[in-house]
Amino acid sequence: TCEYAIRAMLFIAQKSKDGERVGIKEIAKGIDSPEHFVAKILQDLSRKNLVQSVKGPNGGFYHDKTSLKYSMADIVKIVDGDKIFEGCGLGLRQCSETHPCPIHHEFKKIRRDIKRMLENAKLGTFSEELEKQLTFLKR
Amino acid sequence: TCEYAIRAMLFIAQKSKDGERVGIKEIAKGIDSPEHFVAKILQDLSRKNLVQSVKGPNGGFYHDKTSLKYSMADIVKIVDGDKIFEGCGLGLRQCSETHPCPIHHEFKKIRRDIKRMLENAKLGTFSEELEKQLTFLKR
DNA sequence: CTAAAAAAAGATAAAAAAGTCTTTATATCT
DNA sequence: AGATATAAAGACTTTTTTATCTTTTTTTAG
Repeated sequence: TCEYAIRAMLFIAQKSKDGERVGIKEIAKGIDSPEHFVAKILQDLSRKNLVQSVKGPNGGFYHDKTSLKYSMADIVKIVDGDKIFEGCGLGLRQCSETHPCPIHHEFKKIRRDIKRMLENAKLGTFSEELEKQLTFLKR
Repeated sequence: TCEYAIRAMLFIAQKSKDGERVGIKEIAKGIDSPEHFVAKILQDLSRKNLVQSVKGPNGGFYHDKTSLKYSMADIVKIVDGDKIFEGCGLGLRQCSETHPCPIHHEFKKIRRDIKRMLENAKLGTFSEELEKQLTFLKR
């Protein structure tokens, strides 16, 4: 789900230069994923204002300048919550600094790196390489 | 599932010093997890020789010296396959060095770190701190 | 040799996640 | 104002994952 979310958002970011709107069908095709399912995910993100949407003819999804500054971390948080950023590597609820699981300290570093990576991955910065087909979004 | 697997294996490693056997009930209690479910996971690992088992009275699970050298990475591979070590960050099948997804290169580093971490986490090295209650396995 | 203890295996059930279909609300254009 | 295009919402279905229950097989102890 989260992967769909990120891919859809990147697709919108790329296609909705200068306020243009992208329909859900185009998005679904563009990232080769189930239309209604992706629609739901985007509705979620739209409620939380990570993406904008307009109904009716010529409607669709787009990013305003603010939402282009959102990162993959923001998307992940909304879709999956922050268990990835917070949770214990062995799934233990009581795991903490003072009451750690065996891999607590090692896992902490990895979580931190993942977090950093996703926080630095702003939506706005991927359009160019997608445009030039240096990267892609279809499965 | 994978978390149960690792926790069960750590528990066995700790309890089965000098060839002693640990029953599935004790394991399930020890890691506070569903007995039959954990049993199945261990049967899997047992078939692949990551843990030893003996049926009948006084039977149970234990680790021989070889299996204490296995790492969490080995467990993960058997339980979840190697998608974690190989898979694309956005779930794209066609993603590769030459045909990368937008986060391919960043994600590669993280995957490598996770792999290293899990490979270095040998089952045999956690017993002492568990014994001293410096770390724990219950949820 | 028998009884009991334990893992192994198989069948079933419950819960969660993923996906689809249908209807509704809203905006746009003529 | 009416028709149409589109996202939004809700109901439903399917698949996958997780968990439980039952039966079987193996081993040991007496």
